Amino acid sequence: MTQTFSSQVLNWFQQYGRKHLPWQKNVTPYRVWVSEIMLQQTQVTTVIPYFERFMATFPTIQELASAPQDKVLNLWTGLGYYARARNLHKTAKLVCTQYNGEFPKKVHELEQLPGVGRSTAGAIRSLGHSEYAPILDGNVKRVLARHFAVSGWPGKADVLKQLWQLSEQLTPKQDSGAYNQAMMDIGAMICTRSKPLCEQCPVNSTCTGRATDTIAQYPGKKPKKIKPVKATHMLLFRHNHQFLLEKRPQSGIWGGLWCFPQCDEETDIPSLVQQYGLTELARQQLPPFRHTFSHFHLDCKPLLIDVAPSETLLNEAQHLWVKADTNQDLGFAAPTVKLMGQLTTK
DNA sequence: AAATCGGGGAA
DNA sequence: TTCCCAGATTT
Repeated sequence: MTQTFSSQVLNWFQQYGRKHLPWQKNVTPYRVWVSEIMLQQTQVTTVIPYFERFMATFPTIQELASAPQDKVLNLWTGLGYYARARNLHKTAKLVCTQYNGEFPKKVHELEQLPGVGRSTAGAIRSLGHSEYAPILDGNVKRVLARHFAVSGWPGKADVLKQLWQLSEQLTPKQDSGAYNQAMMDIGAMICTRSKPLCEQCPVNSTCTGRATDTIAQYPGKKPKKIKPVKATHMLLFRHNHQFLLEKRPQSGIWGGLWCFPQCDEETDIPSLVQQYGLTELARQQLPPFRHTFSHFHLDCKPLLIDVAPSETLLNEAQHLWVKADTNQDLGFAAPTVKLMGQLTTK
């Protein structure tokens, strides 16, 4: 008699699954939630040090909720997708004020929290509360699409619906947390994007993709489009070994992070210098580089400009003079960190 | 150079 | 409902 899909998966997990990840110790909905948000965008090995630092700084959701946003973004620096850090902070405050610091158990309530969709809600419920809930993260999507030969890109509503349906019907009512963890492990360790290790897969005997040798077709790929190229000048205003940073607006690229002032055209610089109440003394070009986002390339041309500041100061809430090796509780984008690194070694 | 990841928000 | 947006890493 052959076993069910879920029992094969659960048996495999007992032997081979990952059980010692940092968020699998002292399991709480709070720790599961933070790890899930980080794991939405980044692989396990990268997340681990970020998670450890985050938990050391904010052991409880109350401490996260009462922290300044700059400090939260600082701990997120380098992870990318900073809207997730901002949503994380919002949700922490909301859970403290609306739910007395305890995550709700119902999926539909969890889904109302900023940054929490159906899959993350399912993960918090099943892993954090040990209650039944299916999930559908990128790993589970890949395993299911291959196993059941679900064609089409999962970004399409109908494809996503089929995958959710499969996840719902396969997830066992008992031990759904262990099952979900196992499916993510299988996706990450065996049913990998390229070169999957099918011989080691606990459900290889029923896998349609494998039987028809079509695994590479699943899941369907996102239709690709050409990325436009944008250009910007990054202005590194220097005075007394300090540099001028400004805080970006909350929405859009690098929202809430501290960056060097930017402008499109080099000819814009004199008026900017004036706006900031500065006097330009000398100018030097630094090596240009390309930073790529999901939907465009940004060609960055850094200029190191020595200046003398005047008495009239800038908007204090949005501007700051810092040393390049500053370690304040502020969030920076990757190119800012990169440039500041160059400045300290000069 | 290309693929990737879950969710928010605009269209 | 359907697109478009957001970043850094891995392949």
